[in-house]
Amino acid sequence: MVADQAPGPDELGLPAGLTAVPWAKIDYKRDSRIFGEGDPADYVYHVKKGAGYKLLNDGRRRQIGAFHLPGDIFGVTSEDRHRFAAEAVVATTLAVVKRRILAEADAGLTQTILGMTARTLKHAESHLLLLGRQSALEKIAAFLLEMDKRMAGTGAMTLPMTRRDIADYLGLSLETVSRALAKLKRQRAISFTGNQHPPVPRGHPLGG
Amino acid sequence: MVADQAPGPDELGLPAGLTAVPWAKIDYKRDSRIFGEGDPADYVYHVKKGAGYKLLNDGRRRQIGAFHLPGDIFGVTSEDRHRFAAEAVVATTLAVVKRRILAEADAGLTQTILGMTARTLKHAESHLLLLGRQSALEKIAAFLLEMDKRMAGTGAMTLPMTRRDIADYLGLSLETVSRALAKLKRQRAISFTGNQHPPVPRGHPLGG
DNA sequence: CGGCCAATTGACGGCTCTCAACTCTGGTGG
DNA sequence: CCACCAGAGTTGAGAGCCGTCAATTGGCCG
Repeated sequence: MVADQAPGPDELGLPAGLTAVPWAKIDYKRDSRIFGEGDPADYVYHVKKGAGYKLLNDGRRRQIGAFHLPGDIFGVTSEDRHRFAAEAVVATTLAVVKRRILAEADAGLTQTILGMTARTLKHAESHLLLLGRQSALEKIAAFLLEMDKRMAGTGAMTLPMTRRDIADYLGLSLETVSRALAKLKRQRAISFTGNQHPPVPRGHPLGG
Repeated sequence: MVADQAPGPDELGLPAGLTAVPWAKIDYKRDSRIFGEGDPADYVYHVKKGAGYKLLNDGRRRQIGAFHLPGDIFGVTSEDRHRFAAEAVVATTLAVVKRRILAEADAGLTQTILGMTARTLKHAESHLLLLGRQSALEKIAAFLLEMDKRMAGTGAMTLPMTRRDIADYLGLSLETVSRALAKLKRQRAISFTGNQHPPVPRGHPLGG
């Protein structure tokens, strides 16, 4: 990984108190580990480019808890070690800062952490609903809508993650993900463009 | 519901700062609502007897996010309204206090709220893993172990909730819950006693 | 070109849901 | 007191969704 001093992230709505500190830019290759389960939670991360995911691990099966997209902050916790691992979905650039530095710069850090934890909890709770009570097709549809909303909201987007990642996020097999996407495509709810490797869903997912 | 001044809950590990305030005891009948989705989050609740659950609702299907057992505190949020409803599983006694009173008594309230939110998040994340990647039998086994651990840890317990509640917590149908329990019983991993209405699993669930 | 990986697609089986019948307990009212 | 009903639970039959196994395609890279 390539470290590099930078003035700090500019745009992308950082909470107050997080903008006044010097962030370092770090590049991660696809599939590389950002931090592991049990690692000291000394840093806070801000996605500038690419995407990462949070891996809930029970040792046997992969379960992705969340995707981190450009603009997202992750790695924030009230404990001193990470409970879960984070990895880069694709080549990713993160802005990184020491948590201790933040603590010095942000008098209301506890408040800031609480806000982020609450937001994470909110996402986890809506994901519970998805995992527990939705069919494969509904999961895929909800996933596309979530990504569309978070990435641009324009109705066209490039999904950085593989089918396997999507499957592990939604609690499905990768084949089922593929079939569900094919079905939506047949129904003209979505369409793909491009001959790149990770196919690119485009058009308004589900017409809504 | 019957309200009644009380000196405040004693035992059951309340976080510091929550013990010095006057709690009111309130009784709830089975199936009654404690608070609804969107209600002002003016109170914090502490389970003294009985059990409640948190209902994640997408309008179509029931998904229970958590069970609140004696000793648990719930209703804590960093927002000003509840995102989800809470109901009484059985006849339940709660200790209740105004959040505003707490704020006056607990200088480090934000820290306290953060701790509880973090704990809730932890539970939600492990539940994600359960919902996404486990078979019906594994879900039931995990559920019994969780309840055993939280209720007494003695290997014998009385489950206050119905099969339907368990099903809605685990993302299963109530018939599947019933069948999975029957299977564990046949395998002598658990046994039932009692002729009460809600049958009572007893013995070490899954042998450990 | 050949190997590799992501993705797609088909075949098949099984787990779980749905529908349904039945039991048991408790409560209510004649 | 007992008949009746309602609700919780159990169990069976059948269907369907989804997971697993497998073969194939296509792009990328050494």
